[in-house]
Parts: sequence; C-alpha cells; structure tokens
Amino acid sequence: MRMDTHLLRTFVAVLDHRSFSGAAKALGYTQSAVSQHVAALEADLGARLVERRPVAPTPAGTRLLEHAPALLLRLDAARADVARLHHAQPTRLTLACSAAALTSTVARALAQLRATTPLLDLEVRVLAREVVIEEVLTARADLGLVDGVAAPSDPLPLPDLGPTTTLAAAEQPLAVLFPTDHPLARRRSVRLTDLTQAQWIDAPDTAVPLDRLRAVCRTEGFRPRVRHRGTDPHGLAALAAAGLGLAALPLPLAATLPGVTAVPADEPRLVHRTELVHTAHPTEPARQLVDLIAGRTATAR
Amino acid sequence: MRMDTHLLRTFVAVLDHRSFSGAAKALGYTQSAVSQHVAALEADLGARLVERRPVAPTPAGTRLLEHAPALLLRLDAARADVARLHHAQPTRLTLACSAAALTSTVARALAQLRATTPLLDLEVRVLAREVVIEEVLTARADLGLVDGVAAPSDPLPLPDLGPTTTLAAAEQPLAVLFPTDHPLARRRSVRLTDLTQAQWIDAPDTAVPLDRLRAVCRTEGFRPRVRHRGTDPHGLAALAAAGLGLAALPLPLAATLPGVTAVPADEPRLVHRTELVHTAHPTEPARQLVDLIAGRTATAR
DNA sequence: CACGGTGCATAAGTGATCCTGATGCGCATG
DNA sequence: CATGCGCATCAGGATCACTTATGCACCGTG
Repeated sequence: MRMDTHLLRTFVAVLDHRSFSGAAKALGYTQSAVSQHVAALEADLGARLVERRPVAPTPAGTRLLEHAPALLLRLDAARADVARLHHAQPTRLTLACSAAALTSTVARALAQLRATTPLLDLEVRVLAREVVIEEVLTARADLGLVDGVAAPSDPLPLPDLGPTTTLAAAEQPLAVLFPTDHPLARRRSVRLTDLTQAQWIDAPDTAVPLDRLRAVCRTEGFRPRVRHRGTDPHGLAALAAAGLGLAALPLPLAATLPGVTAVPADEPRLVHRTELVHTAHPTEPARQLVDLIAGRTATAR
Repeated sequence: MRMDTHLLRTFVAVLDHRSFSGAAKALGYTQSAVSQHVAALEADLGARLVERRPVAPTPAGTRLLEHAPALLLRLDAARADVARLHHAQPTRLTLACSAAALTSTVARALAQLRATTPLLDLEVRVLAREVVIEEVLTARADLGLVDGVAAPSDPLPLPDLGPTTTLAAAEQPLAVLFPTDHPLARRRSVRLTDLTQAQWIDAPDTAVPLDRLRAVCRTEGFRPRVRHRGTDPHGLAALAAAGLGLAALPLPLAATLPGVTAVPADEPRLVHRTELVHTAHPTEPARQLVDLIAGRTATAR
C-alpha cells in the first residue's frame, strides 16, 4: 500500500525491461507479483504510472522515474555506508576510474601508498564516467576518479547522487590532434573557438566528449561526423591521423600518440580535470590515498 | 527484514524523541512495534544502531542518521512531485520564504502576477531558512525564496536535498548597523575585515547569521556576545542602537531602521542574495512567477 | 476467420509478516 | 527494598505478499 522501496525497484525494472514478465525474471518474482507491485504503486499514488501494451511510462510515471533511481541508489549508499563501518578491509583498496582519469599524478600517489603499506591489495577498475560515483556510493569502490573538461579550477559538474566529497586530483591542458601534415599542426597553439565548425570525431568514452565541449563553450558547434566508441586513445589517434576529423585529448596523453601532432588548445581556457570522489568517511587505506593526492596537488599548485 | 522506508522512519523518530515509547506515540504504533522495527533494522544491517538507556545513536546509527532524513525527504518529494501532476491548483500559489527573502523585487513580481490573474489565491509563509527547500520539495509550497550571504553572483550553498532549480531573485549590498553616535557611523563605508574582533550580535534568524559570515570570510572572528532569536529586524536594531553590539543586514532594509545608522560594508565584497527555489516542473501560477522574476533580474542586470 | 501464442490482469490460497496486548526485566529513584 | 519507568520479548491474530492457476485482450499466421 505504502510507497515502498521494493515497489519502486520493480517499477524501475519494469520500465527498464519494457516488460512485466522480463522485470519479474530479473527480480526473481513471478509476473503476477510484478503486476501487483505496479498496481499497488498506482493505487498508492492515485495515478496510472505505466502504459501497458506497449509498456511505457505515463506522464506521472515519467515524473516518478526522475526520482526513483536516485532514491534507490541513495538507499544502497546508506546501507553501504553503514556496512563499511564494520566490514572495513584495511588491506584492500578498490579504485573506480573513468577512462582518462588515471593520470601520472594519481599513479605516483598509488606507488607511494604501496611503498608505505606493501601488502596492500590494490584493484583499479575503469568504468564509464557516470557510474564511477555509483560505485563509490555503494562501496563497490573505495575511491573514485572522474575526469572531464572544465574551466581552470572550476569543479566538474558531477551529478549529485549522495553525500560525496570531491577533490581536484590533477589538471592538464587540452590539445587538439591534427594529422602531422595538417597546416595547423605547425602552430604552437590553436583556438578552439576557431575550430567549432571543423570536422570533429566524437569520442564520448575518452577524455573529451564533444557534447561536454559544446556545453562548456556554450556553442552549437563541434558537430561530429564520425563517432568513436571505446576508451582507447590510440584508435582515436589513428582516425585523426587519417584525416577523418579532429579530436581533443589532454596534452600529456596526446603528445605521446603516433601519427598525429598535438597542439595545445586555448581560447577558451579549458583544462582536462581529474577529481577524486569519496564518501564523507573514507576508511583507512582510502583516507591515506586521499591525503597523498591532496598533498600532491597542494604542493604542485 | 529488508531496509524499508517505515523502518527508517521509526528509526529517525526514535532518535528524534530519544525514546522508543515517545516515537511510538508520535507514529501511532505501540512501543512494542517500535522496538521490533529497530531490531529488524539492526538485524538487516548487521549492526547495533541505537544505544538504549539512554537512547542514543551508536556510531553505525550516526552514520545511518546522515542518510535517513534526506532519504525520507526525497521519498516525500517524489510522491509530491507525482501528486502535483494531477492535483494542480491553478488558482492557488503558496510561497515559502526565509525571513529576509521577501524583497521588493519579489513583492513587485507578485503584484504583477496578481494583476494578470486577479483571482489568484496567494499565501506567503515565512519559515526558517533550512525548511524552505523541504516545503518546496514536498509540495507544501509551490515556490521557495531563500536568502543568505554570498560573494557577488555566487550561488548560496543550499543543501542538496533533491532535484531543485535555483534562480537569483535579488542581490542587495550589506550594511552594518551602528548606534548613531558611534564614531564609525559617519563613515561612507566600513570594511568587515576591520570588524572581525568587534562585539557582534548574533541574529541567526535574520538576514545575516554570524556563522555564515565567518564561513564566507574564512575567519574565526565575528564572535557574538549577544544572541537574538527571531526574525524581527526592529528588535535587532534596538539592541544595536543601545550599543550591545554590531549587526549586519541588507542595506535597503537597514537604512529604514530607527535609532541606528546603516553603513555599507565592503572588503570582502559580499551581498545579501535571494534565490528562488522551485522543482524541475513548476505548475502554472508558479511557473509564471518564475518567469516574471527571471525577467526582472535579467533586465535589472 | 479460426487458432495458438504472447503478455498482462485477476482470483484464490497459503505461508510469512507485522502489529497488538501481556509480560518480563534491568535500572534508576526515593 | 519497593516502586515506577522504559525497553525487550512472547504469543496470538489480522493482514500482507507472495505463488499457482486461470482469464482475457491483442497479434500474427495459416
């Protein structure tokens, strides 16, 4: 009757699967139970939430879908946060990273941590940018590293899904990849504003997704002709070297790539920024790494 | 067994009341049920949450308390958001304000709205700063107005309790209230940094709580000797006029108060800022007011 | 147009659950 | 040491939340 968490969970699952019976299988219920769950939710809220045949959210269902996943995530986060208190693993450290977040700054801090506590069981998992925070909130990872593009010393616009603290871990200049024989490849720097109408390659899984570039530059430009899925910068560089379009990457990374020339980008001033994400109360090896990285960026500044 | 919403609700109630039986009365349960709820939560999370006799949170309970109220609020927010779709009241508009947020800018926008839709049933409720957002999220108010102190054009640090949009409604300079015979009362402006060690009156319910001033100025100064509870600026002015201590208020308000001289404050540059808070999908009369205020601040800029 | 298949709704039954009322027990207080 | 207060525990009954079984609307097929 009451709007309960498991009702919300099946509601979300039904719309995820676009099917009652599919959601039932996924949740380990019978189809009948799922049907009753949705009916109970609809009765409780006094509105039809799901259109059946085909299964789709009604306007009210859409509204609820804007809340439910975040709610369930926070619920898991709360449970994880309590569990962490008692099941802390002082010899394990799991790090969730987006693709380009594992910079040398971070790697050096990790090495330093390993040096002080040699029997540390370290695991690094590279994930899509959006799920890194979820991993941290649900304690599947102790720390998160998210990279993105922002104005210098501006924070990244992370979705606010729960009580997390973020800390700048590194800032690197941006560079544009040109084929080595491209006329602009000789330049010491290029202005991004001059390149909004150029041919771009969109590589949303690497360090600089074009939609983010559009948002930060407040332009409608940077329209891609080629889309590149995957986190491998070498493949992206190969495309750029072949003249299929321009691509942007952090300068230190871009400079090492074969077949292309990395030209620093300015105007607008943008940086590739990496942020460390942790919960309000990091447990022991995580807290040490936070301190190490905080110290590094503080002295590097 | 599962970490359910009503279990969390009684958990919070128990620690609010510092009593099982008190919480039971408040929730309409028997004491026995409350006891079982807490036991079920503890069994589910595998940790003792509440210390009994006296009733107090354990470390794990404290951790859970950092999540539970926000979670329950978001649950109510989700329910309210769906309910709004069907029970929209196009002739009612309820506005939740913190004490000093009802500036002339807002008042004029309200007058304009009343002019265009004359049979509008308007209600304004003045509340503590922290609960304004809750009122908006749970649809007890259609719009919220929160005031506070910030650097010019910086947003106020609102607690992130749910999907809300904020919009600057007004910015006013700050002023310090001096007794008219005070030596600094003649000055055309004063530097707040020179006054950190002065005697202050803390009036946390008015426009400029001292703890906020400390936070923004990053100082340990502004220590109060007198505390003033209540939202009435005249009472505060009377205390300041009698020489009990200094107080800060927005200049337009401060200039009208008897017995004191309002001297504009600068260094650091701070403003009294009012922000309009609304949900992602404001309903009709609310949306109009948002547009009106957005238009006003846009043209005023 | 009959036919079966698919997929959600509904009905009936059952074991688990959640609450109440009664009682027990530890701990203060006088 | 008696008493009261307050939380824990127990037993029982109402309710709930599943399952299985069946119904029914819709769709594609021969």
